[in-house]
Amino acid sequence: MTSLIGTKSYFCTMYIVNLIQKLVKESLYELFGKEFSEKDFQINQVKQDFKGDYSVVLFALSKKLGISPADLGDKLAKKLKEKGNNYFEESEMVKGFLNLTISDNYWQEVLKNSQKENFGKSDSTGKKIMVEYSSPNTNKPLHLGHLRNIFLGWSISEILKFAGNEVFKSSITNDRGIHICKSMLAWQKFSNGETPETSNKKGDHLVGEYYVKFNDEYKKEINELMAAGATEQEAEKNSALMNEAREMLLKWENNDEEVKQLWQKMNSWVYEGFDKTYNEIGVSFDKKYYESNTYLLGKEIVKMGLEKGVFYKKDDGSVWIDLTPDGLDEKLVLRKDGTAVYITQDIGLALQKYEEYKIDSNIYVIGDEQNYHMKVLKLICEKLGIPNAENIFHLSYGMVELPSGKMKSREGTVVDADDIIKEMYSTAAMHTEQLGKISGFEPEELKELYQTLGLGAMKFYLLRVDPKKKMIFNPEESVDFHGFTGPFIQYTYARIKSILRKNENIKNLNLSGLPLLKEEKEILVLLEQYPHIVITAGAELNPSVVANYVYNLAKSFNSFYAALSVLNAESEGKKQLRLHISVMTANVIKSAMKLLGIRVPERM
RNA sequence: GGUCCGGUAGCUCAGCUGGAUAGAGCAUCAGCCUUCUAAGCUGAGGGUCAUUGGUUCGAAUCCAAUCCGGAUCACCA
Repeated sequence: MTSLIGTKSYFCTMYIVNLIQKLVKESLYELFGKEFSEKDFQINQVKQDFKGDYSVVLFALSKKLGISPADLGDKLAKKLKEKGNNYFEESEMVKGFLNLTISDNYWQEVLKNSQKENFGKSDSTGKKIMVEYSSPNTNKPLHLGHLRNIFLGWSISEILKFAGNEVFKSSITNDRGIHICKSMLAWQKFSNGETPETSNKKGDHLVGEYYVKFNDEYKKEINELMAAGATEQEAEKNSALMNEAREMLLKWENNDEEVKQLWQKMNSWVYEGFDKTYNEIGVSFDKKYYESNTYLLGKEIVKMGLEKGVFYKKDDGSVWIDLTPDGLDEKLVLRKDGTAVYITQDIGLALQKYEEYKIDSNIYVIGDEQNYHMKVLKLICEKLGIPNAENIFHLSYGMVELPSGKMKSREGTVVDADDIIKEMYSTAAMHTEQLGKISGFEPEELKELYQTLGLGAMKFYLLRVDPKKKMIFNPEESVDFHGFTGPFIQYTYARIKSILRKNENIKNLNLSGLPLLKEEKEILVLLEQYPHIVITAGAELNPSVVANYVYNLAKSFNSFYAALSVLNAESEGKKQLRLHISVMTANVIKSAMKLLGIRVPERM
């Protein structure tokens, strides 16, 4: 598992599991005079149908101590009760499990202590972390795959912030290279000077069209050449179009004025388009890096690495690193003509990030097809002695596929980001209108609601799955607003707010001593886990931990809501208790959803 | 071929630092709106946790082998 600097400790104050661990260790020492660590025994949540909240699993301990589980459980239970500050109300041995019932008193204290703002936020770790995500090319618009990347990057940044770190969000834009020249060339040849203004098209889409156009024309030319008798290889080599693109790249590298101007113009269209999309989905960056600035970086470092003996030079002048002792291959870091390759600039940028921000940790949100590359990058940075290189982490995520298979631009099956966003909005509008809940909404409010719901549905859909797994994007399923979805959780929040609007005089909680009902306690148990959940999600670089958690919380609240009345509770004490549970649930839902980059509506 | 990742209900996914009877959602079926928003709740059916061995008091979880799917092993980025 990733152990991330600054979040390596799973210990939370006010977390009953930590408390149980501590008390069990102390008890064991007092009973048997032996030191144990929390790894020697497990604390589990008690399963449904059993009595109790958390259990101590005794098998391993009983073996080590040479005592029967029953005997051990008996002694431990007594000791825990004695030390437990009245937190342990009851305990029961079932097979090898010591099931502890935590007193209602504790759960009500949780409620009291968690009323403060920012419940779940960790104290500052003093660590600085950079998260790099969304690394688009400037030759086509963003698609569904980018969205998974962007949402993951945004969410993990927010999670790490909440876990007490200072976080810098960054992106690297691939704004140079042959693929960029392709769209430039096609525009030059076929556009008649079309611009986003004259065509009324979004800049990134316009440029993307010319990238496609290039490939179409290129294919046509290849086919013609082959029809005239050329082999495929010859055709590719002799393609006038491709040669022109290569020429353009050379001109670009030689700072040809005209090419640079065209490049700047078209890239600015693309950035305008990207910014619109970023803005729409509510993400931003603290720092944007551009490959046109970084692609020459790293050469100096290669020199240094040569002197240090980290790299070696082959006869032809190319520079390599031998990673076979680490189980990898030999890897080129500088071409024989002295130009940088992909990894050269990445090394350079890694150092630059450190120098600019003095980061303790450097996280890259990149698809899993680059697992090998990232492994190599980290190793090289470590060998070069770039500070904190051991804290380079790759948040690797699987590809987004469609039920019909992979998205292929050639077959036109790529799901465009802007399209899918729009579709989500109209789905949200459709559902809302069908349910007839729009009375009393101003048009502006409605628009905002549809955006909140549509984006909520999409973000949740993409974030609820473990990042490292590839995922299937099922268009039908993604517009479903029932069950394990963003809108389900948003709806739960809106329901709570509706109750709270009807009752604004919430009194200070009086620890009433009234016995907690099953539905009440279930929520409190979940709420108590929130700080720990955030830390776990951060340490594992996995926002789906938060998504699953907040879904379970919402589900529990809905059961509670159906079974018990808040405003017409059986007593004033119960009413106040439930109001407090409701407030806190709403707070945690809002907070957790924010960590996922999702807003919650007051009404829906 | 080497390395890495995945395979859990019809579908999409949790659970994987070993623990009790493997959980959700969707879909199917049966109930629940004169009481705080039914985008909700309650219940039913649905499983060879890819296969086979091993470790263990105990394996979906750890190990090994095999099968299936994917990624990667560029003087591309």
